Amino acid sequence: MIKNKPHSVPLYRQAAQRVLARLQKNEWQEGEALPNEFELATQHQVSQGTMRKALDVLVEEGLLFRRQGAGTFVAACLDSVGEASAALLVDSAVKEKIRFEYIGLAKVHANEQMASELAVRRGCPVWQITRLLRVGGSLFGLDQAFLPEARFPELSMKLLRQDNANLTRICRINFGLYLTEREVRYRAVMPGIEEIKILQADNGVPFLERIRVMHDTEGQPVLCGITMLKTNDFAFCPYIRNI
Amino acid sequence: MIKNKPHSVPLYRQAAQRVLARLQKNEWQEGEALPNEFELATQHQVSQGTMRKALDVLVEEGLLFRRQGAGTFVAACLDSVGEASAALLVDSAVKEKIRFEYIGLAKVHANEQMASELAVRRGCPVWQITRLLRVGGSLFGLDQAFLPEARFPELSMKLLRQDNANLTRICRINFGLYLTEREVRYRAVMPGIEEIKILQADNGVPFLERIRVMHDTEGQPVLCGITMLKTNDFAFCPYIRNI
DNA sequence: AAGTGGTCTAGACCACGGA
DNA sequence: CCGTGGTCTAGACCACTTC
Repeated sequence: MIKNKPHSVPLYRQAAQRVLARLQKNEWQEGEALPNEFELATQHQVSQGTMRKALDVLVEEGLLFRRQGAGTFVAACLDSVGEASAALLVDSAVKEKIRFEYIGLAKVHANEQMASELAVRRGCPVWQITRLLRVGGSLFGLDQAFLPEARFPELSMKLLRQDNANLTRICRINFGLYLTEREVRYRAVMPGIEEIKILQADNGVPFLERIRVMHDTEGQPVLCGITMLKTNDFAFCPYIRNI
Repeated sequence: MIKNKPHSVPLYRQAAQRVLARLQKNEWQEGEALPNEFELATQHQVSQGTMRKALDVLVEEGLLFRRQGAGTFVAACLDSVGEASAALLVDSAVKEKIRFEYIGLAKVHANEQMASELAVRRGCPVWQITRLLRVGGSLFGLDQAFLPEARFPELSMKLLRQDNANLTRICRINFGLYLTEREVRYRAVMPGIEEIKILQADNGVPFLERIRVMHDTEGQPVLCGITMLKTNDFAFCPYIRNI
């Protein structure tokens, strides 16, 4: 492409933005292949190398994945809770995926903390989505996600029940939002009476609290999740880095 | 470079390996600039683009950093504990770096867990390095790192006292080892009597336990750290992703 | 065999940092 | 101003997947 504008934003980032825009319009479904690199390059008037670098950005962000010789595909949406795994403590080698189960939706008012996390005013309406976490067959924790109601006016129990409230997918498919994790915080806390009851915990057993904040591609906070985990039998493994 | 070998390993990875070898020989000091990309490319008989990709790998691993217009530099060694920050709970925006203070070295025998984490036999001699963690002025936690004695025969209190036991730096400078974090696990636990005493904790207050395993560039486990954190006033933030 | 991602080159130009 | 990293191109070839 012949340059005709000041390169304040590199071409490959502009190209990445344009491909992202097409993704947000659901031009391709989950798992579907994009046009090949040369085709995309031609469509967006850049060289293959530049388009490749643009796709690198989207692959890095987890939106796309590649298979050599086969193509570039739209990645499946993993719910941020579901990406992690749990390790049985008796033998650290045994890892299991964490699964979740949608159990409730409520409209509440933002308390001080949520107002600060989500950059809204205190008292603003926010959705509160409650899910149970399981590992193997046993109850592992409780996750509560908060989203500003203003950005998700059409959220409903029906929408959440489809796909078992995979929030990442719902944000992508229904609202054109691609979420990335910006910050995580961990604490050890003693559970409240409510949590003890829901999670069938013994008295005096501490819980792992995990707070995560997710942003959209513009850097605006969109989701804040508070997860309470019963780490008697399993530890929480946010990632395992392969060699 | 004219190709003359089967490309089982891409050229840019070969180049990265060779630059890594030079780093391991301490050819350049921490903070020092490497030769520029063209110079390095010439030295290793590849094009600038390929050398750039090789350096990308090392930058990605945190071994090097770049400053546009200035050069490519050897990164400072951050101890894996020190990389994280802590957030004051009253206002999640306030972040502070965690600092550590070396307090002890002992030679112990690997228990079942350490044997499994470090891939050594049970009872093998391992170093146990103890450090206190502080945030602001207050005591925040206790870190115990375990390393197989066989790989670090010359470890000594004197060595650890220099540089306040920055294990990443010691491994790099004194043993030519570049460590990367492979796995992390979190749990909430009640502290033992020892830990309560050392960390001046109140009774009945839970602790955040963080276990990390570090590998060398060959993928062998080298270090296992167990960190106990008092998360009454501060939460533990492993990272904050910038936009 | 055809089509895809993955690597590599040589050469060009841009944007930033420091003297 | 020069030297550095950062971007971009056009064209080539390799390695893998799919048919």
